[in-house]
Amino acid sequence: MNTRISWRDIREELMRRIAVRDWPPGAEIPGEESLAAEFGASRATVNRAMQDLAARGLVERKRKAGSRVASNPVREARFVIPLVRHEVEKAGAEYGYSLLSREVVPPTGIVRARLQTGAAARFVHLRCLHMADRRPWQYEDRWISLDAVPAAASADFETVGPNEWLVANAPFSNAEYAFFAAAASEDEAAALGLAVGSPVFVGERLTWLGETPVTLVRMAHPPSHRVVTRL
Amino acid sequence: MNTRISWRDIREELMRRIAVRDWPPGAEIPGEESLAAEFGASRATVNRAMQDLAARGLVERKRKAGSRVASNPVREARFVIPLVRHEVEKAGAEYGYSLLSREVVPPTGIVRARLQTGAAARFVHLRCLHMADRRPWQYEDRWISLDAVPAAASADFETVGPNEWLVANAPFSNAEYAFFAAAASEDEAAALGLAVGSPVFVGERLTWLGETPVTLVRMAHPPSHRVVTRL
DNA sequence: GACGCTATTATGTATAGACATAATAAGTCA
DNA sequence: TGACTTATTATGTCTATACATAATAGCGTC
Repeated sequence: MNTRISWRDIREELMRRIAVRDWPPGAEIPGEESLAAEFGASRATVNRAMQDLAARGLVERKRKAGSRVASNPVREARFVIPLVRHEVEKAGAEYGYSLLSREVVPPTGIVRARLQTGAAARFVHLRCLHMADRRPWQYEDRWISLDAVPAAASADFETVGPNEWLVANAPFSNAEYAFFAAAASEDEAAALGLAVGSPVFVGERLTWLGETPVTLVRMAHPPSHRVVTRL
Repeated sequence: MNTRISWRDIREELMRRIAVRDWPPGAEIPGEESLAAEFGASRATVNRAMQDLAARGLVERKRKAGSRVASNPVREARFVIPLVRHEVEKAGAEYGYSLLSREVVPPTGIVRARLQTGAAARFVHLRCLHMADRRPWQYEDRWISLDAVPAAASADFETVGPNEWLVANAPFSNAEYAFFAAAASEDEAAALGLAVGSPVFVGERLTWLGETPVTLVRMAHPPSHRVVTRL
């Protein structure tokens, strides 16, 4: 009823002022106390809004010194990294999956280097193709450590992709994600129906459980693929 | 002194339990009240931690129903989008900048389509090269609307890149950022010292002030460029 | 059993008060 | 002057309380 002002409302208003340069980059922002008075809210509420802005990198806060608009505002973008299947379905297409190969082997030199592991480790190496409306969407080249995920030895990955299988079966504590452009390798080109050397968009993900490497995956998309976000 | 438990501590512990599958995907998480009792904190503190996890997409919360670990960890990654100059300097290289061309023209068809603007509008069209240790780092193709940013007509962009100039001079209210791979155009190939058609990593950014388009930029990097984040 | 109302419950959020902490300013002494 | 100490101040954070809201469960009626 007497709908009190929410910290989200305050955040929106503060963001607006920053966006339209009421408070230009580097400018000092009034203290929480005075903002609280202005908005008719408590300091805690203003604080919640300011913390959110700080987390987004829009403002910089220092005790005693006060808050100011980040000199280089919006330096953080957030991208969602969905499961391939969801991504395809969200695009309104029919999802298709097929396993191209599966073998248990020691890691190659590149894999050892990326995951900081020895040659003695054993990995499941998978090559898969994800499709949208029967057209190639993503070529997945994945390595799963049997030390970290013994159950992967008995999974066949014929119907469920390694991504989804791992989500449900393999814990991890930290991960690294990278995007880059590359020239399609022979495998990638063949799977995606492109010419060798043509541009592909690659997402590479590494995960660990503590110090133990869990999985390394290289996901190649045809160049039409875009990763988009709104700020 | 009597250092009380912080919501960040609680968040870390909850994240750990999720990561190691104490609470596997889809599992129900104890209510705030009981977590508060377990951690010896107030419900507000637990709530702050849970809200953070929800914002990260790690847990799903519903009133009455309670909280559960997200079944599809739609983990969102946060990437920093720094100024080119800072990016280069952070890589330990010497930053270099040069303006390749500058002209005031009506927008091309592609620009009009992307920015939803008419052919009558006037834009500053800039082509720039950013270098790291004298080697090409990024080729920037930028359009700035003179309707939104009249001051751009009198800026020469000879010494300061449009990116930095705009940050200090042009307000905007919303923006769209996209990453994708593309084949190098003739201009891009020439500027970056690559063969035409070789893969480039492209960042495209569009910004508006309200409904008014402000700027459109296409930033092409050589394929060695990686955008990395840790989750 | 189908429907609709009500009670219950977990989360969502605001508030006031308290104390902690970091950074700065002001003051003090050699 | 320079080094040290103290006061001040803005943010950081927790607590306890209150009420709002959404979703569910349970109940009663026909």
